[in-house]
Amino acid sequence: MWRFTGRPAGPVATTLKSGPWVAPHVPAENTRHPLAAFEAEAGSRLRDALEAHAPGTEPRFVHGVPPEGQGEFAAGCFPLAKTLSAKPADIATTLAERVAKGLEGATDSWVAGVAAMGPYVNFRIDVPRLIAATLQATHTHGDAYGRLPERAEKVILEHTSANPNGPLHVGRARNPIIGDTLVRAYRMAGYDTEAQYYVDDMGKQVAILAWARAHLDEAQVGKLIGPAARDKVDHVQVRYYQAANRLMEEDAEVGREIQALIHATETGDDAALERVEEGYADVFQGMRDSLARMDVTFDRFIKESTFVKNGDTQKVIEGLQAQTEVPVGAEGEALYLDLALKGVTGRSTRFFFRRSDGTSLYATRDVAYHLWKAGQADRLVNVLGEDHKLQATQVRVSLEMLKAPTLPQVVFYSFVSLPEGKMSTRRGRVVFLDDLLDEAVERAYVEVKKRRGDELSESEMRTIAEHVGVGAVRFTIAKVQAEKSITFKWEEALSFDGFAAPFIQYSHARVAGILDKAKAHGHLPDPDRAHLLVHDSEAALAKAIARLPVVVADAAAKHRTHGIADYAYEVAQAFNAFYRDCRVVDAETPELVSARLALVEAARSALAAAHHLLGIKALEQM
RNA sequence: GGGCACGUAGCCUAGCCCGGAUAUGGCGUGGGCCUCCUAAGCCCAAGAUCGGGGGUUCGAAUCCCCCCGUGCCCGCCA
Repeated sequence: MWRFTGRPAGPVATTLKSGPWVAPHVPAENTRHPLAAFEAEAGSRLRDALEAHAPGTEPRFVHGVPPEGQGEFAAGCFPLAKTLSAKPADIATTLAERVAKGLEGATDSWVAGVAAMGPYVNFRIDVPRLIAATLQATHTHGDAYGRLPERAEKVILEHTSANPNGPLHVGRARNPIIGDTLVRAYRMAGYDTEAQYYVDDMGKQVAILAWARAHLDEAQVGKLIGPAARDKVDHVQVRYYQAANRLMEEDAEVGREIQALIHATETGDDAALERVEEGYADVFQGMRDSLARMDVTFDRFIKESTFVKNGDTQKVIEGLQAQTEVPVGAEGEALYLDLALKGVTGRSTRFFFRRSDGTSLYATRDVAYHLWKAGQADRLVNVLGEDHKLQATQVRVSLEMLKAPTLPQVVFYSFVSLPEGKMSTRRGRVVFLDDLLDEAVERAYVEVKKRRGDELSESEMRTIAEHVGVGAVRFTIAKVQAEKSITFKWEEALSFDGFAAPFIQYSHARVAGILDKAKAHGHLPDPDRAHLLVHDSEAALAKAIARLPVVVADAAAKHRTHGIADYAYEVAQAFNAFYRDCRVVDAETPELVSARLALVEAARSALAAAHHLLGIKALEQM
């Protein structure tokens, strides 16, 4: 099934990604961030040089990372060419000379060297100092390495919020994975973060399920729908929902009963809501079990009905009716906002927020939910499918009109489709998340058995396979930008090679293997011997480790998960190069052993943090 | 019809916000590496009109305009 030979070349012991290293909120003075300190100093020295050369000139440079071997921070002088009427290359030469002069005799500098290369001024970091600082930071903070200083800012991150009427399918699986990864990023970035799941306990979907569970038995459902695909409660009970959908079409009385239940829930009728909850509770538990298997959990489940029962929804209706920014239209007793003035276009620009029977609509209640959230958090983040874009606009505009103190920032993800087209439960064209996880775990089991079958026990292999399989699924989603549409293909989703979770986990297992062996030999890590680490692969690994805080800050600030996946790969790759080049436990001297052990320990910290951010299990062996 | 998003080697993908040094990785393909801390690894090679066309600029994958393709949306559904 898989082949593990003939792989293409990887890059040489890479060091740093292109682009600016330092996100604005990583405090440079924080000793946990040597790269930030270095960049800040380089920038400051460059500005001083410019000021000395041409006083009053606005210091505008293009920042980046130089090619391999030419330093760690680059400043392109193009933007200065016009104002100084000089060639960028000449400016670079002049500035580099001045910076070099300023560095003479400087103590306590992060900058080890500066050189002009064409139109660029390239700065080299003091590598021994970087390594030393990194080993100190990781040795001191251990598993907390990468955690940014706490900030007094509360974040509510809402994600998944799938209707509790059937098993999760992979079309929506991006939501919990992206959402949970962002929750982890926010927490590590120092925010007080609450993960919320908004439970749609009103309306058609859950009413149908509840009616079915109350009126149908297994025999009837089995006859109409057939046997369940698997013995898991959400898969078993979704058939009731499917059966009721069919019955509704044939039997008008069934439709009327369900309609009555829907109406009752939407008026906030307690008895009806209770019946509905009894109907979906088991299915919902099944869905949460699937999420928990991927290590996705929530701090709070907020029921949609809350905001009908407490009157908030009615207040929203009244508030929208009273606002004067856009025209309020009526069709009978039903009310809508014409959002043409707010940039909404298309066949209809109308946003209905009240039905003719006086009840609310989903979006209206969502406005109430968001007002409530805005009252208790400084920042709101939602992860939504791209099909919710219009609704999100309606909610945002409404919140603005109602003077909400905080507006949600929305991360939209595109759909996962199948090669044969859009996923459709109705047409039986779906891949369930449970099936994907099972298949991934099964394939992982085959692999681990093939490699370690005669060394590990059955239960050890099962455990490893579970973590490798589930991790692979999470990683596959997390590594791609949310906006990209995905066509689901089994071969790709289950690829364990290259830029994939097992590569990361394997590196961690190697690290663990070395630490185990060192322990057995009685070696201890010593970060104070950092000066003994002079190999390029050691420096490259330390640089990768040092970048973690930047990655954490960036992921939270930009709401992007793929940067974390890239980073995990980068550290794993750097570690593999180090592993290739440098022996640890049997290094030449005991001092070098302890120095390298400190580096391995540092790598473990960075890899463990990356695993944690991605929600994948850091394995001791595989 | 209108809006939003996406389009980078056979396939997947980074870079796009904030224009600059030979466009990032992976899969697959062709070679090579296990007396040595796990070869789920490492090394080398081939592979790119950055969807197309205009424009701005000293310089465009990146900014602007037009077009093409794909997805999503335009319900008193959620």
